[in-house]
Amino acid sequence: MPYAIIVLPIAQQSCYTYEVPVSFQKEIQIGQQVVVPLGRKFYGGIVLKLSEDKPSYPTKSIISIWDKKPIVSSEQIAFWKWMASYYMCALGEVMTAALPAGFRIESEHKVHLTKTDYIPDSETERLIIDALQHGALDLKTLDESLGGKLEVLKALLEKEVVQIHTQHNQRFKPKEVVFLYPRENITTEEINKLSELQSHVLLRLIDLSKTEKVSKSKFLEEEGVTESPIKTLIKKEFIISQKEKVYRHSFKYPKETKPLYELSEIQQQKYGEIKKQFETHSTVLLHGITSSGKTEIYTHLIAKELEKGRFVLFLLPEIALTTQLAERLAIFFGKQLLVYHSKYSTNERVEVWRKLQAKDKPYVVIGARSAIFLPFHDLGLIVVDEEHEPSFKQQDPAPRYHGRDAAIYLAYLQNSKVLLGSATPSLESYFNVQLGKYGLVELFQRYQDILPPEIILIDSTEASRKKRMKGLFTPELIKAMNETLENGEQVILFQNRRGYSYFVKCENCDTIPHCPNCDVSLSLHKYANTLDCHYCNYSISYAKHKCGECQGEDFSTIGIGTEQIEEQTTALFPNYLSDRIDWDTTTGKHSYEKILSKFKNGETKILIGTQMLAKGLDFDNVGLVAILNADLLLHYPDFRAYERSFQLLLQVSGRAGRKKKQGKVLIQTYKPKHPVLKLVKESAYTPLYNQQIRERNAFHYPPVYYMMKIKLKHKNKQKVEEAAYLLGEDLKNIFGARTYGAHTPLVSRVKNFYLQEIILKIERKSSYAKAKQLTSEAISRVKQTKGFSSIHIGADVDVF
DNA sequence: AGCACGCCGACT
DNA sequence: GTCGGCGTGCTC
Ligand SMILES: [Zn+2]
Ligand SMILES: [Zn+2]
Repeated sequence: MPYAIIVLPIAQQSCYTYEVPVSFQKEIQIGQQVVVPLGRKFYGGIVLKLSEDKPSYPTKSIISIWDKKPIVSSEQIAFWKWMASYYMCALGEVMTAALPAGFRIESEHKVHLTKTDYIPDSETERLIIDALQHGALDLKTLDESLGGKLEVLKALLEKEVVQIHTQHNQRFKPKEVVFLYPRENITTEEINKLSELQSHVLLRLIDLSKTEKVSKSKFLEEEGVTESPIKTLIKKEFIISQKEKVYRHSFKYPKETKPLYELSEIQQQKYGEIKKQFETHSTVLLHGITSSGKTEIYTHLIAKELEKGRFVLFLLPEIALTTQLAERLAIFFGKQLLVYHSKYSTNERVEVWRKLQAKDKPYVVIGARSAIFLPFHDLGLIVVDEEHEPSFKQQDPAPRYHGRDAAIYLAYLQNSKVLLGSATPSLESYFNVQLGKYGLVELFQRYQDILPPEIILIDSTEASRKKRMKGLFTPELIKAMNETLENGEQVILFQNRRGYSYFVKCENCDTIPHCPNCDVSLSLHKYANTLDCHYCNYSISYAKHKCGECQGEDFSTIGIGTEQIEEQTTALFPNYLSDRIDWDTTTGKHSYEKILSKFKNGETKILIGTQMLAKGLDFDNVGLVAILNADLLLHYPDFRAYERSFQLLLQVSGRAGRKKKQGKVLIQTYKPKHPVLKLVKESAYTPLYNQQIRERNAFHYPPVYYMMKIKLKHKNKQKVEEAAYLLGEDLKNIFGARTYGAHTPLVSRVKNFYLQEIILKIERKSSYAKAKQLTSEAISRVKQTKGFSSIHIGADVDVF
């Protein structure tokens, strides 16, 4: 076929058609990565379709086929297309999100000196030629050092004094390891003729080679020998040294695998129910309380699929959780288990991708949401654990997809089953159960006689009025903590706010320092002694800060974050070691694991943290979990605040479940009669669901209604407001009262961009796809309006 | 997304 | 008069 339609990794709605040179026509295939020119740049694009038809416009030619083997399958292309249309973004944006960065092709332009006898015309020419004497230079670097005087370079090009060579490179670099092999049929006589050291080294190598491939570097290190005897042995042809490409794996696999643990009677029964539900539903929700042993059930289901030769994908909401689970499952699945997420090195991600394409054996992949883009070809099961977690939804760069929902579509394409797991299901999933779309299996019995924690609500009002609070600690909490700690048990303190305080205030004039780039107050971080913006990376020294209004140097802190809780804890419990786990303490590569293992082995007695503590962590000596201020969650300005509070509080409480002894959960609040807190105390999911669904229905919120948000942003406040108004009116003409806004969001400016938003709430009985299409058309009308072309307009479908 | 082109204000 | 800002439009 002489023409190819190609998607490029750019945020552009349309794809491009290129001519396929005759020499490539035999080998070109859908899914291959090819190098193509666009404007004056080069990109690596994916072949979507081949065609006989000559387009009406002139075409450029494909420059090269990067890999003969396609890097994506036609099923993946179908998945990408669905995502672009469902989440209202460009196919190129999906491509960027889907492909590991290591596949990306980057072009560099090198300037070479071709004439050595040229006499420069000007000072600039002389400078360029001097610079090129020592070898070719990158065009960009040369351009930067010239300060935009490209004219001179162009003149030199025309005079053929210099030439530009364009080279395309891929970021992925295979890892190469030197392996040592003993030559075959070495006789004892030959060995006896060698020096003592050489014969020792050789015998050791022969021995080791019987069971494994021996890498040179590892051999040198483990045997404590130097290179010289090996060099001699290679020269004497006793050892063959060979460089080979290998897969990297930073994940430490266990030496041996074990058979699966047997399921308990109840687990066995639930396993059967899930299987049964799969006969009639492709998606099943497993509503199982904390410590009910959901993971064991997953493990058996995974093993079953692998036995059948089918692949399994296990999705988790947080990268930090993948390692924990992988360690647990690798005991059973060994090297059939792979880990994949965006914090993995680009090289390793490419290798996981290639391993799946090799199709040599079925794998179970544990990953965060980006793992849905892997080249699966025979997926049997997708497990989405902690399915209620909002972090499954991608936030900023498009595609703003929901990992769980995208996984369900992927399963549909692959003819696979999906198992959603949660102790506190999302209203979305439970709603789908009610509609009969998903199957439901309930597991309310605790595993191995673990007792459910006792949940106690504490009214902070009284202690506060009587001035008996010590910071955020009520006397009841302090008493309970003392008892627990004296018992040799551990304590978890939960406060969903990082930093030292919410903000600071000038003691003299009450002015609150704000971020110069965003419309938010700065948060105090006492440990780093800085005032930070949580929306951009603005950070200033707290010690040196003077009030912008009155130059005052003294500030008081307002609101209490995890850092201050840690300070108060140390003051109240000086004899017990405490630690903190939040966004600020987990930026390092293994910091998260380190903090957790210190707590697990009992080194730390008190662990303070944000919602990071809520997700799937198991501790066995936690006697007390305390939520310092539940009101902070309940008053969060979001329609999901009550649902989220319920989930978070129950998840955090779940950390207090232990064998034999009942754990305790204290919830401090100024509103002990709050209906949600009452339901948390009783762990009553269904009443919460019913009550919330009524509310969502009354106010036209998901899951009863579809909802999407159109976000507008621009550097100019007036401009973005005008555009948003125009779009709002346009949408009102189409959707009437289903349109809400345009309005200014709570945080009206981020990174110097002014923001506006419009919400659309659509009835489930109407076509969501049609609504999106009409919205897209309205957006393009606004973009075509004079003066508004530079306004960024993006859609967030199924907002979180 | 990048990149060039072109139109307007403000400085050597 | 030119430099550089940004708004606009185009890329197969
Ligand atoms: Zn002041
Ligand atoms: Zn900021």
